[in-house]
Amino acid sequence: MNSISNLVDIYRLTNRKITPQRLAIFNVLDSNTDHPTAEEIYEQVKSQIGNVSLKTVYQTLNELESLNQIQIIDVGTGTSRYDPNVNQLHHHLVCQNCSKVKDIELDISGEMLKAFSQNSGEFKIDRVEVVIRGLCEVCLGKGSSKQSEL
Amino acid sequence: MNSISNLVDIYRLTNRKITPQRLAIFNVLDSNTDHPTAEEIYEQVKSQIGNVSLKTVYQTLNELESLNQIQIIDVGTGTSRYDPNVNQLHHHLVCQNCSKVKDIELDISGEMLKAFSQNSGEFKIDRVEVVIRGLCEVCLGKGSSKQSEL
DNA sequence: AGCTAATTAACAATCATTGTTATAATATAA
DNA sequence: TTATATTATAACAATGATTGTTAATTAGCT
Repeated sequence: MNSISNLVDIYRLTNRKITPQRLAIFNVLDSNTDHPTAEEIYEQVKSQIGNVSLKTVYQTLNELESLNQIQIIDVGTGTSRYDPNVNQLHHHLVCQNCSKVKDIELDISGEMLKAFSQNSGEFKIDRVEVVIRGLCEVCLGKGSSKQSEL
Repeated sequence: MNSISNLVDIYRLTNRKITPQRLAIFNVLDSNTDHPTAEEIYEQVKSQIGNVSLKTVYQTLNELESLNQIQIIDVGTGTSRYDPNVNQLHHHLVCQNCSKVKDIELDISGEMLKAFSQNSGEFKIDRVEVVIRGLCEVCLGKGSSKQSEL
């Protein structure tokens, strides 16, 4: 995602208005590595500016995605997560216990893409996404009991 | 997934009853490589035995998953898909145009898992899932216009 | 300051999936 | 082969995430 002031420029240039809601959402996403859900972003925005509607959050997030400023990721936890890291190619580690998502940089070109194209038949590859499931550091330390705090 | 007669045995052994609905669902899944949705399975079962409820289909599919007979996959198309291929390690090709899913066998042990564990920090890896997005053979032939027939 | 288009909030609506419960059907034993 | 216990089914309603609708508000320009 671009810097907030760049986002403001982009919004102005595309005839969009800079509202307190949008600024607060930009702020929550800025340098965020937590892969928050819309609900989580909503809560943080609310604590910043008092009132927003969840609809506005969804709208702005979809907007940011279509402007290629964030990535909407669905790792099968039932809720979309929003990732401002779009400049750097990366993949995701998903904790099977707490559902937290972390970025992981993997070079999947060379060797691996060769293997892919050998087996992909007539399929034209656009993008390769790797999801690694397991237990994160925190949950490893705590045994295997269900817990879900951030 | 085991053969239908094996499934029947497993069901009997676990105090489950063999109903026409369940048999029809087994039948639809048997050797199925289409990664159908619950809705699609429901339609096929209905054409076989006349009446089922969608709830029954979901129930049986969840049951089959907990018996390790099928795999529930979520490739971010908004709906779960059901894959009877569980014996053979594989990954998925997802068409960005028609959402069809195909299996692809990839050996991601050796080289690749080494790279993974180098970068995964304290994360304990359980499973690696690769989703390859792009255009399938059919959609490649038809240009890029939206279409969704099977 | 005033105008206009864009934005927001407060709903209702949707889609996939699961919960509830009364009825029906299977398996088993007499 | 029929009675009985138990499981399964169907027909709902309910849920959770996300999107549609619309009237009221606000940002940005003049």
